[in-house]
Amino acid sequence: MLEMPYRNRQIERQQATRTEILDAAWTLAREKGLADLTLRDVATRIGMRAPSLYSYFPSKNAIYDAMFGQAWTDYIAVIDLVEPTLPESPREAVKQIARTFFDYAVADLARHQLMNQRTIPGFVPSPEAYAPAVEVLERGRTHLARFGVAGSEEFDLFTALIGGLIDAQQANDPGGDRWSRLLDGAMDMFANHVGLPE
Amino acid sequence: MLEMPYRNRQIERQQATRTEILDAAWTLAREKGLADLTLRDVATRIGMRAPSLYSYFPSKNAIYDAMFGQAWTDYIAVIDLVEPTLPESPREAVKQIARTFFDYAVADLARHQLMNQRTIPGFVPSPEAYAPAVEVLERGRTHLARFGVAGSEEFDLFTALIGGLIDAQQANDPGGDRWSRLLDGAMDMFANHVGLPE
DNA sequence: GTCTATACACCGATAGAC
DNA sequence: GTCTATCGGTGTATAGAC
Repeated sequence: MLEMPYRNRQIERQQATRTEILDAAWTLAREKGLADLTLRDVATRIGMRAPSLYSYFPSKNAIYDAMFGQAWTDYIAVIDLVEPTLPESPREAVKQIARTFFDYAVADLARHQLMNQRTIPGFVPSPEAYAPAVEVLERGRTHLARFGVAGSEEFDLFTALIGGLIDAQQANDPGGDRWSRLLDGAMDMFANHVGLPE
Repeated sequence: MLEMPYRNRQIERQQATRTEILDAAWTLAREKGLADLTLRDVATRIGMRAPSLYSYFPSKNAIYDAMFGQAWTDYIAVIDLVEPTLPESPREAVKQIARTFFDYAVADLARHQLMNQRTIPGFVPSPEAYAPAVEVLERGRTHLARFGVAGSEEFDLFTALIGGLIDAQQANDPGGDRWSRLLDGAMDMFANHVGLPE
């Protein structure tokens, strides 16, 4: 039986290049728009030709897929930071959960489009890339259940409400705060609706 | 001075062909997806070659633009039908306004993407095509003001709430009713929030 | 194993003949 | 007004150089 080396430099190198590709893709997506990303641009930025990318990703959509997973995984890291600081008041905690997600979405248009919209024709996230998104949802659902918001319908309304405010903000007042200012009031409305204490 | 003819058969023919092109575009958009529309397909469907379309529309986005205007103009016709039947109760009227828009959006995915989402990279509706969309908004704003919901913030929340439910329905349960079932309850929540009578 | 050159099929758009 | 031909662009497949 072959002895396994403690490190596999081959795989490490491969992973490093994958990361380099994704970093270049994020930069270009923010510069020129998510949909205007081209493999030739990504490759040129890291000193390669377009076909070389196929040694690291099987398709352009696979790059989008990895970026999708990255974005949601990064958000889990944000949650991990925020969760210990959640207020004890259910109502205030709900506001902070909503605010955290809202701000993360609004802070990066390209990332928001990839995470929450279907702006790339034909792109459908793979189950693996979607897993962290599911975890985010589940953790939100658990928090609300802890506050007594146990119904799945209430949680569906919660997500739709936040998503609607985010989309309106990004579409109609990008960079502004016309809908951002409404978030806390909307959460109070929701809290009253589901009977959270004042 | 030249005498104007009562009819201009040239322009009438041109208009008829434009309509033919748009009809073919709608059919193909519903069949193969809005973003997967190609000029070659549209042209073939009406017995033309792709470059001939440029005699009627200056670009592919101009076709999307005309479709955008059509969709919103058609919705105005829907409003005109519904408005005389609005309940006297403000709360019930708000529900019906929301339900009408929700159902119109959910009934046709391609149309909804064009009207309410930015799913076509680089497409921005022209002011002329956007005009009927503005009229729809203004008429909604007028209705709500008539019910005592005069604040622009309240109306912004109203639109974001409906839009959020529509997007959630289309994205996560297309063809189903998981979020559609929540619409009336959401409107009661909103009505309580803005103080509409029971 | 990595990367490249080449090529293919398709796209929106343009030029010019008829 | 409609065509053919073509341009520059895209994502992607493949063969082969190193």
